[in-house]
Amino acid sequence: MTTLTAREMDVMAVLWDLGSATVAEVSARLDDDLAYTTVLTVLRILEAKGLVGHEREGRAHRYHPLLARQEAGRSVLDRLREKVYSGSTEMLVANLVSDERLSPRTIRRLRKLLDERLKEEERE
Amino acid sequence: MTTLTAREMDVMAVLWDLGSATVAEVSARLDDDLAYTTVLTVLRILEAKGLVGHEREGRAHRYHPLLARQEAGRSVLDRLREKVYSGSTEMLVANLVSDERLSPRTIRRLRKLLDERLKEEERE
DNA sequence: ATGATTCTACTATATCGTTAGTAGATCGCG
DNA sequence: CGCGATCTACTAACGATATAGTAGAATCAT
Repeated sequence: MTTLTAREMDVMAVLWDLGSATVAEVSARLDDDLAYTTVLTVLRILEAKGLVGHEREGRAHRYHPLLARQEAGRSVLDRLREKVYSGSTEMLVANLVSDERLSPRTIRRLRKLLDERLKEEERE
Repeated sequence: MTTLTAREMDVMAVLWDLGSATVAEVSARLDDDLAYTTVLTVLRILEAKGLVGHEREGRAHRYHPLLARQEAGRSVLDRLREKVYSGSTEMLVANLVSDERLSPRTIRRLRKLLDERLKEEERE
């Protein structure tokens, strides 16, 4: 299982957004102001877990994600559905869309997403 | 913030499903076979965090959730959207419905959910 | 070339999470 | 009543997480 800790997820988020990044770049993007070496340590832990890789870039290392957003998200969603929503995707989505901040436009787009998924289903 | 650890979530899941439970009842429902005292400890930690309460029931304590499913779920979803899906609800839902296991029936129900949400929106 | 800077590697440490044992209270039953 | 079972309270301890310091290599700038 791929379980990211809070801080690991912060760091992965930067790598996902940038595609790849050096320690300094990750550091600059993080909300919290951590010591340079702290960020480095987190990256090395992620590497030990096989979730990021790196290649040399001049004096520094450039890290890149080996774990995709989708995989990480899926594992959190699976667990969330199972434990928090008793296995019900509907309950999960209901909770998600009950968010007042969702604009009608977003809701319409989500609906379209489902429509497309249904069409795919029929085609098979 | 309400961040549940993995084990805390397991225990909360039981309380949410049963409404309330004693240590023995939680213990019996957990997937892993933990020592009685281990379960008790987790419940006491949850209580210290204000996430469960308890009342005396004979010799034992009956625990009940003070944190609702929805709140717990929301905080995980918020973080997930933010960190893993760059703030995009659409990307999150797309990933969720790309799950092959979703039946057309479920997808239709999800769509209905969104429709209802849209109607509500218009009524205001 | 040499001093300042930047970077990795290694080490350190406090706190948290996870698991469980022991002591002692309480209760039910014969 | 007294024994065994059950339960809570307290304590323990290990591993993981989170944070960061120090040493030393590499590099840049003058």
